[in-house]
Amino acid sequence: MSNQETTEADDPIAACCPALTAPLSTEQAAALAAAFKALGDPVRLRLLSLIASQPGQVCVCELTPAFELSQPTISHHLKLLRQAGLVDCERRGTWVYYWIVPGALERLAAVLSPQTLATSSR
Amino acid sequence: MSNQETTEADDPIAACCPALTAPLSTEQAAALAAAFKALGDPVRLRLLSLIASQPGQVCVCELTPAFELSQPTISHHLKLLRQAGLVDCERRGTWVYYWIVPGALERLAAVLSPQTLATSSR
DNA sequence: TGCTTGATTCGATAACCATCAATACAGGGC
DNA sequence: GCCCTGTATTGATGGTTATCGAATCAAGCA
Repeated sequence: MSNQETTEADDPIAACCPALTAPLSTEQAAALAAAFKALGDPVRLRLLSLIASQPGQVCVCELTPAFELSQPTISHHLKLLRQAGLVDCERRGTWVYYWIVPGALERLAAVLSPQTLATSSR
Repeated sequence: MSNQETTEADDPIAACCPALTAPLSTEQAAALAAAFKALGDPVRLRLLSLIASQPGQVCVCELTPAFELSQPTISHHLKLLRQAGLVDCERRGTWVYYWIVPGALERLAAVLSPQTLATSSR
């Protein structure tokens, strides 16, 4: 659980960045589906939103009280977001800080709407 | 099952288009999560990809043979994509044609990466 | 009207998953 | 070393979902 632990081999998105307008292979579809599935839960979306709306990093101790769920549940959801390559975290003493993996959301967005990304890169 | 049946009241995305960088309400998160959950299955992603990669509309009879799944399973997945507001369909005689709902994927992409959309609109 | 083809829906089933309490792990202070 | 706080993991549980075969619906044709 450090900055080095999320490598491209672990990031299911960075390994491939196809567009939906090109036919997906079974492997590409599985990798992308895993990322979207991570977003397919309201709690995880709200966690992601809370993390994304703060500049820099957010401590778990700030995230957990925002939900009427148990601490293990929040931890479990954060783990799924990590495994999906959308967030990363670092422990500093007792506290654990989370942040959005740079470019992860943009890459997913580009899959859904490749023309939009192509336009912005000009 | 016609062009008129997918209205904004039925489309879970069009009703709201927040950005992840703004804190999501419980309702917004539920609506968005439903759309992402529809994408969170490899079969549905590949179906969406096949539909998106064809200009115009695609007949179910072309989609089903591309998978090693039963026809009811493909039909079930297409229904989930319809309910998520990502595709729509129309029956013409025996055949049923599907297409991507215009703007649906772009709106989802904008949730993930609002700066990208803002740039392309300039 | 009866039969055929294509597509959707239904119901059962096994696999998957969100949630919790309990437990384990990580770190800090005395 | 002991105790405390914070966080992650474990295992059980009830709810959800992908898949299939059967049934139903929709349309076309003789």
